Amino acid sequence: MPELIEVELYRQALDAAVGRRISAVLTPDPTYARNNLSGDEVRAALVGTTIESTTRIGKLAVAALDSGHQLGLRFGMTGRLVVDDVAVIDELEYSSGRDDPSWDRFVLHFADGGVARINDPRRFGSVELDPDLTRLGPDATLISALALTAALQSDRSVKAVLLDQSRIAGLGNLLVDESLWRAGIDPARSARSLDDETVRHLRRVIRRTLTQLTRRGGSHRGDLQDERHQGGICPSDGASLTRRTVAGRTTISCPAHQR
DNA sequence: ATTGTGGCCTGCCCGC
DNA sequence: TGCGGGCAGGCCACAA
Repeated sequence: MPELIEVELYRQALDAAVGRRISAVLTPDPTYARNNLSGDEVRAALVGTTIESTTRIGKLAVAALDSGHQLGLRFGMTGRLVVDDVAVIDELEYSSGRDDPSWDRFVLHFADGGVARINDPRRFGSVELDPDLTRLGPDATLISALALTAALQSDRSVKAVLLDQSRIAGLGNLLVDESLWRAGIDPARSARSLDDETVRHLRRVIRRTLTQLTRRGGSHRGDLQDERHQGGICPSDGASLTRRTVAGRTTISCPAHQR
């Protein structure tokens, strides 16, 4: 997916749908709705309602409907949101730049003739009615030092904790690797072992990284990105980067300056 | 309870 | 040029 940065762009795109009435819902992929909701049930809940506002928590985009219900949108690893045929993001890393209609998994038609759709080749995204927001930790853009310290009280690796959406919402594999690389922290290090000063530093780095990569245009625009391959070199000190699996994910880090 | 692992899906890229 | 293997920005169910 899209990580927090891309989902925020999707949310902004969805803002174009605010005030517009949903006239039809297409669910070409019957498994795309969570909780075993059928296409008929999704349609019944959405058709005739109007989107009143949008929010985002972590990687979840939420549309509030005038019915009082909420529609949650998740984009998995390859999902894109296209509103009125405007794709805010043309290409996702590790996904195709194509916009094949057969990859449309969920389509909202508006009474004014516009369309909002999720195009997702790999089908890891989903839509959900009234998602349980309490299962998400604080959004990474807003997290306080206190909350980050609390989140890191774990014997797991710092990377596993940062990826855990119930502790901190919004960071994915690329953003976590980039942030830990910038902060000089070994991803495999125990989360609990970070002292207060390191946690404060990490928080600043995460927020700065999010701001900066947003300006650059996406989670894949990190300084580490071009070296995420076999034989990659640390852009900071020239050391050979380490490639391994941490927290079940491919992890790139610098053995020289990440401790 | 907490934590790690496998699996879900499909497209793309690299090397033979 | 064609083909197969490996890989992928996420998240859930499941087992220990």
